[in-house]
Amino acid sequence: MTAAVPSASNDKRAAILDSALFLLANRGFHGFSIKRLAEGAGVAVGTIYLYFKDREDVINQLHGEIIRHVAGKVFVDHDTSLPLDEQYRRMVRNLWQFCVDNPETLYCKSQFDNLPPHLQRSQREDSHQIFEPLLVLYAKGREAGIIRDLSDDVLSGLAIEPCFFLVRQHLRGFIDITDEMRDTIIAASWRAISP
Amino acid sequence: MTAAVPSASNDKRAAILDSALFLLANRGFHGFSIKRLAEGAGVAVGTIYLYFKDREDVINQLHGEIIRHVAGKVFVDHDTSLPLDEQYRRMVRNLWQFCVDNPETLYCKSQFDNLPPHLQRSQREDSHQIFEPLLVLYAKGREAGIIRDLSDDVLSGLAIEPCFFLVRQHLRGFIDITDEMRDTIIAASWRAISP
Amino acid sequence: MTAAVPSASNDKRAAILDSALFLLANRGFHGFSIKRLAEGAGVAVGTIYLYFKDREDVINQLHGEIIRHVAGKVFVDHDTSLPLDEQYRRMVRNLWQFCVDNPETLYCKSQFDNLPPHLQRSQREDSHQIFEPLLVLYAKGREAGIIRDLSDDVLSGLAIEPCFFLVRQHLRGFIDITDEMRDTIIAASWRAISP
Amino acid sequence: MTAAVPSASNDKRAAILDSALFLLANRGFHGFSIKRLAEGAGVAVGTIYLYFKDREDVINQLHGEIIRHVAGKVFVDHDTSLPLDEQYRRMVRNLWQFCVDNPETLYCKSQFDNLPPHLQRSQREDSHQIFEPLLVLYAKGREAGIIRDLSDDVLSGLAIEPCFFLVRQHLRGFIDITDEMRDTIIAASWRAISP
DNA sequence: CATGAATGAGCTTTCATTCAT
DNA sequence: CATGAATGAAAGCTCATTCAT
Repeated sequence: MTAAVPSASNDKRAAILDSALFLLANRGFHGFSIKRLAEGAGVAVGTIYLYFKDREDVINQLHGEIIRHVAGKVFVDHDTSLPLDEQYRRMVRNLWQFCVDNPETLYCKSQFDNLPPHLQRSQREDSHQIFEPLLVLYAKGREAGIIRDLSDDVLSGLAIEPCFFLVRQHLRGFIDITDEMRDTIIAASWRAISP
Repeated sequence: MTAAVPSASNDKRAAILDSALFLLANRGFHGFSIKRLAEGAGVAVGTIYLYFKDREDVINQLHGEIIRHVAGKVFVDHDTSLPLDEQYRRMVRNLWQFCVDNPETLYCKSQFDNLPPHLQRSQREDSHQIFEPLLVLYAKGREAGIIRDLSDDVLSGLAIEPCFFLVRQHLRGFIDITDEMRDTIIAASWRAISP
Repeated sequence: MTAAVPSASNDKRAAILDSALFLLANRGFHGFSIKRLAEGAGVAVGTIYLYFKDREDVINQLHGEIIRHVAGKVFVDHDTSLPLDEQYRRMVRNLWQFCVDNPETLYCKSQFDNLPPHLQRSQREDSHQIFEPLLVLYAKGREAGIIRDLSDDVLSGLAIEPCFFLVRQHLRGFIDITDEMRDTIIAASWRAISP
Repeated sequence: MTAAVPSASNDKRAAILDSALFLLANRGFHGFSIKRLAEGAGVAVGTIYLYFKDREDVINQLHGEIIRHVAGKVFVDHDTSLPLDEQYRRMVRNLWQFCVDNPETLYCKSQFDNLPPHLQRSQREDSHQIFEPLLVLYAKGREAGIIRDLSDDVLSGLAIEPCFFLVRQHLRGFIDITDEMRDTIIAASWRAISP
């Protein structure tokens, strides 16, 4: 996987972003302090500022990494020759698995998505580019009449968001979801956008 | 002391909670400072501590108020003699309308729901009690075979959460939802939990 | 002298400005830290920010106080009915005495006056207003032909600045100036601007 | 090691001192950071510490260079066979010209001269040695009765300092001084120390 | 010699909480 | 009950200095 040379530089930067992921997931924006960030990364406070402009920059770059990371996993076995519902099933199962494997990333994402309007980041464009295959799927589905004629955002709200929500509840231990239930849920989410 | 009359005391307490709602919705937990809270409520800083133990307590009590407020509106025209799908449609439309009428309450709720695990409040029990009519509906639906055999939480995740999510996106101006689309969405959310 | 009620508020503010004067005079801008400022004033760090917007504001207000303080002393026995050279002698002797009595104020002033161009404050206008009687004296002297026909600034540079410089050297212990020498110096400074 | 040849070593040292001059003149002690110093000199941060013990040492050595530089220019056409007032006129005109040609050096000097007592450098001895011809002139003048019987320091304070001050004001754009005015000012400064 | 990544003490500023009035 | 001046811990960030390369 990690093909590039893991230079010392990248090690520190990566350690800081790892620490940031952990911190944001577990303590939220409020608990995300530079001191804790440095401790978690095993570096001095000043070192943070060699790799990032300021606190804001750490958070922004973390957001970018998260988006790239998740997209890389979700479309790993994407195959446009399959039936649309099967494509959808694969994507969401990958997404689900990714969340289970990387709960901290999931928690971070929901922190970003629920920032108050004031602080909202310009994340939507990034997400759109990254999740393009899903948008293509929506378009084809609408054309073929097997997906309801609703906008991309509404479709995602009906289909993908419930999955995000339920994994989160699952990972938090609020509800228990077996593999079988997971498939039922994914099927249900597909049904929500079927005509 | 006197139970019935809304005393001056209660006025101050209510003013503080109102200010808290506004602040949390618009500035997030980060911008939620006692000084701003006092300013918004038109009281002195010290006064906050006469009605609440500390910052945390204000937030916790705000959460309770929100839950009670929303429940009061959602079940206002609840009628168990109607068909289940019609009962569901009424509830969700009320919920939708409530969110549109009280966007700040909605923003606050999503702030609470997405707190990192560390800070998570014991909100789930409250919610359960408050939304009891919805749970009853689920139970009847499962029994009658017109709602999938999934746990209450999963059903809510598939049906209610998408609605919350989409109103939020709508109110934030990310997507535009007409009244007609709203009904389509509510119908779709029902379909997601239909067998 | 101090007619106004010395309210508690003013006490703190005055204590902070006193501490600022001492600090700036003895440690310079570099040694002027908020922590030391608070220590010197006998207040907590946060208290500074109740009376001043920020570090910059403390320094600006200190500058204003200094200007007002010195002007108040220099023209205390100003009498336009006296001959110009006697008026001049009085002013400069008062100025000299003021510097001897308030060495820290003098040190501060020279810190302000020698800031690098980048940070220069808009102090010249203030000074002009405050030292108006001196400017009037210059004007009359030029008209009467007993002061050289040079601009106000040049006259001050030739006459007043040497006095400032020499008191400073004196107070620093670099040179020793007796009262008699002082009068000789003042006379010499008048001669520098005589035709 | 090798004394005569201006080795590469000396180049670096000179570059650092040049950068220091620029920095101190334009940003003051506050803006004088090692990082900026290195950038300006085109060397790495660590290199500074090969040529200087620490920040303080750079500043001290800069001070020495400045004194030497100015002295070298002031006495370039010094001629003890000329009348004393002509000797004086030459020196001060050279000094004036030097300041006009090297405003940054002038700004630096005034920074040094107005340091708070705490940080004062042992500069006075240096100055004395360097400006020896001026001191000789004072001595001869006092003996001949054409310069007032005041100490060297006082004479400099009355005669030289006003010139420094006025060039500084001129270079800062606060006042405009023509060549003719300059000569008038120099004449006035001589008159201040004439009996 | 020369580098610049790494350090951590120290800076300015904010803010939850207290308490004398 | 109500106030708001006062506090000091903790935040984000800078920078002189060191040292492995």
